[in-house]
Amino acid sequence: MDKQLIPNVSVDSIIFGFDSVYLNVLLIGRDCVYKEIQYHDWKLPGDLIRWDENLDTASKRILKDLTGLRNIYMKQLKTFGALDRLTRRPRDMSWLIAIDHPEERVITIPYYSLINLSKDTDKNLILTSNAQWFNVDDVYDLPLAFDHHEILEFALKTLRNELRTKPLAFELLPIKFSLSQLQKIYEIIIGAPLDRRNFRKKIHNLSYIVPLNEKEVSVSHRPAKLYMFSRDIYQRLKKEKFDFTI
Amino acid sequence: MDKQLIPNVSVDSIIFGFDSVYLNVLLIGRDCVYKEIQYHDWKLPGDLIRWDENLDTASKRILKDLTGLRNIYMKQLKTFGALDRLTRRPRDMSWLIAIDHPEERVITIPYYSLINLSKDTDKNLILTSNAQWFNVDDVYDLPLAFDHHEILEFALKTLRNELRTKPLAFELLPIKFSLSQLQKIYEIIIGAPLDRRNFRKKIHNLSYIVPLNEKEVSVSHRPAKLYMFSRDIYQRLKKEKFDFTI
DNA sequence: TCAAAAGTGTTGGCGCTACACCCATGG
DNA sequence: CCATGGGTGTAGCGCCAACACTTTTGA
Repeated sequence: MDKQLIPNVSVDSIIFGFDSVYLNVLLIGRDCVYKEIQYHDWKLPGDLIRWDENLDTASKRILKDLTGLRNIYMKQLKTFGALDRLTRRPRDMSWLIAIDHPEERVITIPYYSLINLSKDTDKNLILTSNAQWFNVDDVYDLPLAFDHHEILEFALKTLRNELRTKPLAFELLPIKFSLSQLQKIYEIIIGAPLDRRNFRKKIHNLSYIVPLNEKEVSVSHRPAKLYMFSRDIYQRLKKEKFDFTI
Repeated sequence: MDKQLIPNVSVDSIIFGFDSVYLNVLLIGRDCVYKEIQYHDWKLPGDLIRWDENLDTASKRILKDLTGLRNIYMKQLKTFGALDRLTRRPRDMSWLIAIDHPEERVITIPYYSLINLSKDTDKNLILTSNAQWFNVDDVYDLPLAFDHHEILEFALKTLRNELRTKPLAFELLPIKFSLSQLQKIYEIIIGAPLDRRNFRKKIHNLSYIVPLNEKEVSVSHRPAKLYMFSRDIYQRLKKEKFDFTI
């Protein structure tokens, strides 16, 4: 095993990708053999961390190695360290031996990140050959390694929660966007339809979503007005609220 | 160093104690010497975890060793693993050497817990000699080891947040309590006064805070009606809401 | 009878929900 | 001129904040 790695601490990445229609998650295909039977299953991308890197640096490294992306929103989740998390399933254990992973206990710190699969800037997204996107609703039926179902479920719950309370949606939008695009993100991630008029009313009351003097072009219907998210205004407002609220 | 401990993973405990007037936190006194100067400072209680214990088991072990208490509300916070968290301050480093701690990198998983210092059942609380309670507002002025100020601040923020959204307050109350007692907890932890009439109205609308046919006795003012928290009703309601809300 | 805390209702504003029709554009 | 999505307003309800006086007890 690589001596530069801390043998007991890993980072796992839950990389959510939004493709304008579905919410997806990136998984790594894995072949393993146990008692002479061959299995194919999936795991979250992850790695042991190095002695000389921070936790979030490790998480960014994994994301970059896997997708070529940098500067992506990323958030630490709770740490998973159950005693038997690597050994519950015998084939996981034999896989670890096969890849020369130390057979010691490993606790893992998951991070989730959020990327837009249809943004122009992400068209040059490069995936390693064994990586694949899955609609999050389909993952329940897949065999996943270790406690990765549990981790993924926690990540999804957290993502849905944070979407309601933090300006996460804008991570998934181009700089200029229409209110319909914004609404669609909320509907897909939360998983429920929203009333258009009420949604727009609410948005219009938010000073940090600023209307532009621009419209969509060459769409075969009435072109939508474009908006942008002002992180400055948002931060200022948040600070004021935080200071003045009980 | 004890071979039963994982050298790179520790648990720290933020133990909040409520004494009916203040919110306090338990810290451990520490003597260290650096360049022949002697320092006294404070740290959060914590320890490396053992190979054969879960993270939350470790956290419970620390709490029990320190206070004799079990079955206390406890919640995992985010993991702190900055590269230089042990070495920022030279005297921390020399202290580690002095206590024969491995000088390797350690990431720590903090847990906070919440106990009531005036409950009868906790009167037999036993503290180790170097442990001491501090009003949380006073800790800013204390010298703390490592990144413990940062961890404590994060814990406090989380506690205040969770108090608003989870039935945490009841961890601090006897089974039967008055609405004034309940209100006081909110006021002290959140750190702001609340309107009595509005507070009571809100509580009366919560079906899981059930009025009893009992009053306070031998108080030299009008005795208050007593209430209890029904965790059953709360859980049922929470499940329904979660299922039915968008 | 006093001190100390318990207990109690109303009003105005604000935000949420539900709901249906016209508008601008490209093909 | 048609198909497609963009854009708009109102009414009812519930929640929240602000606010002051009476009641019950022990000393």
